[in-house]
Amino acid sequence: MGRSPCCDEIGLKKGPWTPEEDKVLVEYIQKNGHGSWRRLPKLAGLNRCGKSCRLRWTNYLRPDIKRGRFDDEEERLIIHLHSILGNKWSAIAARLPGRTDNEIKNYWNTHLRKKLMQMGIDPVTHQKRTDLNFLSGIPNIFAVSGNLGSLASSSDHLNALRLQADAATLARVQLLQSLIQLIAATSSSSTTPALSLDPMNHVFGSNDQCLFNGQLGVLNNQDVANSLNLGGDHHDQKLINYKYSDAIINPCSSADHELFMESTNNANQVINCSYMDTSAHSTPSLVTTSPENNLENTTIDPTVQDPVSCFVDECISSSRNLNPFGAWEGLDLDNPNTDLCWKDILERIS
DNA sequence: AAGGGCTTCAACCGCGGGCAA
DNA sequence: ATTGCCCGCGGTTGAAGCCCT
Repeated sequence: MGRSPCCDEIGLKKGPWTPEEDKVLVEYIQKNGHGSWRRLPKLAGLNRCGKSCRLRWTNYLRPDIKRGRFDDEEERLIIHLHSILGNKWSAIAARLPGRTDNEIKNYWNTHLRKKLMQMGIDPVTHQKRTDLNFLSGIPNIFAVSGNLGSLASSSDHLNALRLQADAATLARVQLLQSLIQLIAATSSSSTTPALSLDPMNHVFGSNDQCLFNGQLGVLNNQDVANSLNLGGDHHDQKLINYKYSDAIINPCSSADHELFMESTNNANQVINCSYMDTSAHSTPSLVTTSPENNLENTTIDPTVQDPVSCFVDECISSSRNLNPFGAWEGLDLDNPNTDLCWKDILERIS
């Protein structure tokens, strides 16, 4: 339906607020409350429209507003929430005490969006960028991770180190995901389910992975986190609750299906789920030694599983329980003398 | 020092939902 | 069912400050 703008009255002031105007507005609201915003300017003696007053109050003058730079935890929370809620700035702001939607929106557009893009993550989908330029961008990702420390002031040193570690981990996860996708594309049958390692959630929370490997019959919206045996700390639990509280989750009722939460549909606040028929895939795998699979176009020997393939297999099977990165444990990819190292993975990808 | 480009963020704009008459 | 008012939201703008050459 809409309506004509409230600010179309001739003579009303626009633009930046003066300290005097701020004082008048604050004193009036503290004394009387804001009541009807439309009537407030006249009652308070301000030559502004009600909308301008409301905006000034909610975004700047409100006493509970937390000013100053976003800390590391707030930053990660915003990214998490944005991955679920999309550009629902008010919903995101509701979960960050003292922060306004406007402030979060600005911070997203000026800082976080760029940061994610630098890390090779699409800020809209929160997925790894899937264009073919990704592989050529890997050196940049490592460069970003290496430069973060030098950008930080001494007081930010710990945060910088953490970010640096996060970025390095992200680069590794992305590298591995590329490998899995490559192998899946060349060796899997059309019925093989897709798998998302979701690098964002690996980076930004130690126990968040379980979100993407949800269990059967526990998808009761906000109770889902309590229903899963997460074993996470309070912070992670909180994030998980955030993650589900505004999402509509399609229930999965069949005991023969296992749920993989792959991504979010930000526009509709619906978490997209894919279901794998576990009754038909008791030991599902993207890489298989089964002779009927078409491996002709790959360099993989169909009769022997090399370390890379074994590792991918292990990743996939462990990703289906509550420790999706279990395959990483005990792995020393940086050591060229081990069965499997980064060199092997890079060679496979190239 | 100057000025052009870039970044930041407060403020504005217009739309749509909720609600009452 | 329709209309109009109010509010809140998300997208956009533009002034101010910063940075680089």
